Amino acid sequence: MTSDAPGRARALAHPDRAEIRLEQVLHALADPVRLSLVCTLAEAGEELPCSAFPVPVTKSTSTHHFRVLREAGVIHQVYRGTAKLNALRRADLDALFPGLLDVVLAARRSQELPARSGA
Amino acid sequence: MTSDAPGRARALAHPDRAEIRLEQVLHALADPVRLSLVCTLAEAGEELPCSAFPVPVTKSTSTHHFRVLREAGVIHQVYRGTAKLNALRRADLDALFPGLLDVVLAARRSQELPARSGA
DNA sequence: GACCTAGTACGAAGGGCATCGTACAAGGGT
DNA sequence: ACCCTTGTACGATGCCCTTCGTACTAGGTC
Repeated sequence: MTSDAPGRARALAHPDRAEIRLEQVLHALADPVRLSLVCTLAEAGEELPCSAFPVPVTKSTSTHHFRVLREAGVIHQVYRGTAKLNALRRADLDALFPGLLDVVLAARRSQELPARSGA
Repeated sequence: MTSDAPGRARALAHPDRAEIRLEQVLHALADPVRLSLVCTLAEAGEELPCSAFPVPVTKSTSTHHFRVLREAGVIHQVYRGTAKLNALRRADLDALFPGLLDVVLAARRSQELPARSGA
């Protein structure tokens, strides 16, 4: 075994709530691929493995985007067997930036569908 | 005279409300300098010339940031004599992404001041 | 043990972005 | 007319970021 903590899965570094920076979060959400990941995660309402996300990029690029989201404090990742489960850090984000996540998700949804009202 | 529209000030290109893209707005707000500009503008509550903003960069860099904000649809700029007046596009942003601006401004204000509650 | 699935690490390529300095344009004041 | 203030344009520089391919690790299944 290579780990020094037997019985425990490999650990991943996450920023503490107090370390989450607004600009980093905005930057994380400003990329179309990452915004899509966050949106999928929010709609699922539960933890999802990386393989469950429909992304238009390769696996290594996907890994990169997940790491950006994690290091910005947007998502929480934990190993579970061969998979890695991803969860939104809703409690932390809502505590730090009340309404931000909901507003961004709603805004994105309204832009996804053209839905012009003047038919 | 070099302009073909005598009596009118030089015109600046602004995106129409329908052309404003969420990701572009998020990207515009994700830069510390630009976020500071938007914050100053929001707190002033009125149009401000570029020279009224306390920025830690040179004039040319400042011009660049104002342009990014304008092209993203975050601010409106108009020439007024030798100055250029900047205004937040509140109505457009609130219509497209309700709450986004307020949430971001509030979030930034809460991070500016450490203001830990456990004094 | 052999194999498969899920994800990582690393390096490279390509593009974009923030920043600066300098030279310039536009408008107003004296 | 002259100059000052305000902002622009352009080129250069250096960094960061997205993307990929390939080789690899970790954990589970047969």
